[in-house]
Amino acid sequence: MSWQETTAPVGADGDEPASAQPHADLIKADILEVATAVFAEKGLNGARIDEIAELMRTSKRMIYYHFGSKDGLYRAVLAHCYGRIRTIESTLDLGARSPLDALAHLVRFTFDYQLANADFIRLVMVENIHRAEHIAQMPELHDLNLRVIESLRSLCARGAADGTMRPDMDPMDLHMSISALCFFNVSNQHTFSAIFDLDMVSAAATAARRASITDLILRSVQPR
Amino acid sequence: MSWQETTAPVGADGDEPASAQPHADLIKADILEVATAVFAEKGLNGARIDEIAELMRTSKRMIYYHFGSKDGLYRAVLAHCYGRIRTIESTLDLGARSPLDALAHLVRFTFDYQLANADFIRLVMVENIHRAEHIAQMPELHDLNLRVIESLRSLCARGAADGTMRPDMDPMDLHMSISALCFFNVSNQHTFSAIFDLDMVSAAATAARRASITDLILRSVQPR
Amino acid sequence: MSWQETTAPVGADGDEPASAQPHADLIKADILEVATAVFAEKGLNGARIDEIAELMRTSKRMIYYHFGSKDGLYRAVLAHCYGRIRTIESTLDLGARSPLDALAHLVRFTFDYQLANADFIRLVMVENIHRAEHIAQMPELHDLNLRVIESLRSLCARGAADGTMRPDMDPMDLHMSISALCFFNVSNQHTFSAIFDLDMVSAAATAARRASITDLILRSVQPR
Amino acid sequence: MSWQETTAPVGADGDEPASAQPHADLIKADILEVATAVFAEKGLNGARIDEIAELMRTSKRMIYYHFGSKDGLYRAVLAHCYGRIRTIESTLDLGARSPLDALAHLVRFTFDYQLANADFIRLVMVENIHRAEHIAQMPELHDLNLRVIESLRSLCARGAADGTMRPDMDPMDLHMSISALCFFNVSNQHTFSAIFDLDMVSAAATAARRASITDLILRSVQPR
DNA sequence: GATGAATGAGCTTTCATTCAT
DNA sequence: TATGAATGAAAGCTCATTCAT
Repeated sequence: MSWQETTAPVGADGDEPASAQPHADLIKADILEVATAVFAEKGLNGARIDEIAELMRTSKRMIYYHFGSKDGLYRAVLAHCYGRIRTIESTLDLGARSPLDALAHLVRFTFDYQLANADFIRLVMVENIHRAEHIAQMPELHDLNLRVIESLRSLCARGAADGTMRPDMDPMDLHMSISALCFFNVSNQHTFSAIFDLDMVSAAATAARRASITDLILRSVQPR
Repeated sequence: MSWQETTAPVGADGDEPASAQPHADLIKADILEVATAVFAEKGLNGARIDEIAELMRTSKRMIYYHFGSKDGLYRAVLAHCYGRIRTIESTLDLGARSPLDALAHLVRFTFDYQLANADFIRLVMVENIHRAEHIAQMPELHDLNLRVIESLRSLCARGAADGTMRPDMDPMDLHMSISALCFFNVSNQHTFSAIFDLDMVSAAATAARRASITDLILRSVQPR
Repeated sequence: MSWQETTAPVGADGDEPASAQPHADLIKADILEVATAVFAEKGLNGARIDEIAELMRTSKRMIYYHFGSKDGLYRAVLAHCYGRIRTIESTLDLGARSPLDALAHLVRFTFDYQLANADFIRLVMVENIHRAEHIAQMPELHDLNLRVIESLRSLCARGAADGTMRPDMDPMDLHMSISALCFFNVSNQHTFSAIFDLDMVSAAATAARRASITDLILRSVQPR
Repeated sequence: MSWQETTAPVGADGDEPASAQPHADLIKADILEVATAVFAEKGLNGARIDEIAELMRTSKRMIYYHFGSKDGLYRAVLAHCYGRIRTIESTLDLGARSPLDALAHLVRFTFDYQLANADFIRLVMVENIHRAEHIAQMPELHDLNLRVIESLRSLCARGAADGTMRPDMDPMDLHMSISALCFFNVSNQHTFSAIFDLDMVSAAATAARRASITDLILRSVQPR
């Protein structure tokens, strides 16, 4: 934990002010990209620092110079991925649509984003296998994810106000349902496909499931 | 794959006829129990053969004698866990209840079972990280899981017939929704708890989520 | 500190009952012997596990199997060396001689033993550079070294009683003086030789110094 | 030995004429001060160039610029420390006192100086672990330390002449005894304290030991 | 002079697996 | 059957040193 006895920077844990060394930042970004793929593919234990280094121009030593340890690199990868989804999520302008429309939009966006970013999904799975012990030490992620809850809260309020939604919706519960349905579609596709001899990733299957989930969520929020 | 250079049994891939050595079977069962816990706790790469051996009276040599390799042991663990859920699931007598009642019963059972068997959930996560490459080589699991689909199909048919359910339900899609909602509750509890500073395992939270999921599913199958 | 997650024995920290595996004990003894020489020669940081392994038939891996870590091996070496001097020291029968005679005998023995066991002296130097942090965790050494103090105490009492020694001698202080004079002769021979262009290890120089130290100590305990 | 591939000074091996760059000298002095502490604390192998650089404003590059290598820095540290004790020792005006008084004064000074300069003592220990191979290559230290022998020789001569000291004293032998007793008090305090559960550095213990050593030496030089 | 980035060689340690008894 | 001992390959990590600016 206290390996910071070297001269090295080993930052990248939080948001640093725009660094003065653009080259180093590029290399760090490259390492992060490759590491994301490898950690997502093999997990934390299965990933090899050697493999990550071999996949780029940088030597293994540089990974330790910039990230301090395998765990440090893994944490940086987590922070980067969580940060990216936040940035993108904030571009959704849910307030501009009617409550039900906005909700459908959010569900479809979540579905599409998670399907397109299987690496992120897999990293979250890996982190759950490790009982979230790394994320628990990254407090910068806390408020980051409260934003979506706030969005849902105001959405529910608007829906309750105009009568298009039930008045007793719990935004966190709703978020959980959306997340569960979209997440599972990616996270468990391999065992599902293997056991049911099914193709969950075909365009047709994907479109059908997307519609089904959207319908499921919309039904759940509407008054009877 | 051709590690069978020992003189020993190394079966356990399928269902052998009741072994003539009850002692050996007990040992295998013990190993399996411990290995399940360790693989679920640490994943395939994180699990250590040494640790598994240490947690029992049996030596490491016995693991190799009975299961051939770490992967062989892991496959046996998977087979054992999937087999157990099949056995239990078949005790549900869904046909004795009205369609909606049966469905609610199935959802609650699934929720409770997965919550109570986090080890199994974690193993499925681990297997998905490994892209289900081990399960894909275990054909005995194929038909095993088709049973629940058949149950759902007849349940949907009964519901459609008596008008309590929409006539266009896809049993596989329904199964996916139920699984997703119940699975996620266990699989992602650590990241969710860490990020939202939330207690997902308290009795209150669990009961609420259980009711919410049941309601969600029931609404989704009923005609408007 | 808690690396004991392997199957391995990793004992040798204390006095185990005579082990049932004579072969393994022989190998451990061999490792200990080689490691003693290397740690004494290069210090804890300068010693290389690779070098120790190469100096014998055993592989590097076996060192970890038997001793757990580099530090564990180092501690075992310390315990072994301290244990050996105890065993030998206890063979001195100081009670059978007159006080002054016994004291001279003890001084000459200490001088000879330390000169003949430069490895031990160097290990003590190494341990002092490390501020005795390893020895501090080896409580079994405590009472072990109190024996020589007890010997000196009774010797001083006898000498005070028969008038051959001053009545105000402090055994611990006396032990310190003897140790200092004998230890320094080995510990600092290299810098002394280099700076004064002197040969401290020739038979003549050694004999003279031995006599000088003995005289110094005897003078210090006698009444004026 | 032939690392002088830089374009830089890399002197510091001897006494250079007063440098024209006072700033550079200050930096060198700073480096030396920090390096002394680190080498004394961790030994040659345990010391890290990174750590030394971190403890100052100066970067690692400066260490190599001024001292060429880790070994070069270590040699400079040794030279600096030995040089300092020479300077101070020469301020003792032993000739102004009676022989026994002067000797007592020298003993007490040596005891106090070594106690107050544990860093120096530790460096000498480190150098002895390395068999004085670095000091052996620093000829400037040779005559430096002959001075104290000369002082002792004339002191002994004076004592022999006025009958207060034995006529057969060997100054080198006497120096060795004084050094041994004072050095050991610092060098072995950690193992001694650990093994005998003793506090060797308390003011009381220190004062007692100081008196005891002085008495020991004075007794040894006086005629019976 | 001064600094951050880079590096290669080598270090300690780990782990699935097999052997001897 | 059962166990302690053994192993090779490879993993994570470190460190003195140098380069580019």
